[in-house]
Amino acid sequence: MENRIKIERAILDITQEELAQKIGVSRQTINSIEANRYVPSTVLALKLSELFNKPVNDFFKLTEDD
Amino acid sequence: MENRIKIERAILDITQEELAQKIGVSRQTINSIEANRYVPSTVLALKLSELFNKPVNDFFKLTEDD
DNA sequence: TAATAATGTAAAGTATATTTGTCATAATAG
DNA sequence: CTATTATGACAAATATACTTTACATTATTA
Repeated sequence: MENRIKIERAILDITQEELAQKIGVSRQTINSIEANRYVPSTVLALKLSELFNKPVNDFFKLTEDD
Repeated sequence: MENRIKIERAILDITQEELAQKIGVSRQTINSIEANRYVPSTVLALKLSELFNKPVNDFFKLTEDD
């Protein structure tokens, strides 16, 4: 799975730390997701959706290996 | 988080077992998600999105407790 | 340049998703 | 009614998300 969180975060112009606080996770969680080290839960995806004001499918996409 | 998987599955007219096979998880996983026993991963949500031909936000919604 | 903020990452621990196996019950078909 | 299929649910084992702590590196700013 690939994601555009880094880009969406740049649009909001906030740090990983700030994004983490807004959705209630640790900074490392955001960092790890941006680095594709693991796949987030759907609750986390929906919270990002609210914050970014965009549907989940806009910033999370399946890849070959999924 | 609440979901409408049972309804989407009814629209496709397939069993939990069939849905599970189509997206590559066990039947118990589908059953547990429909029963809100746990929250699926975003990869699973995206696979359902493909199958249902609808955005994730259409069948997964945040609730108070999220 | 020096100080500070932001990011990348790793390890250890906890929480939770998912699998496999199993059983009970409800619904459906013969 | 009987056999079969579909669903609900639980327990144990495994995989993985997420937290906390910690440290190194890369910007950024004074």
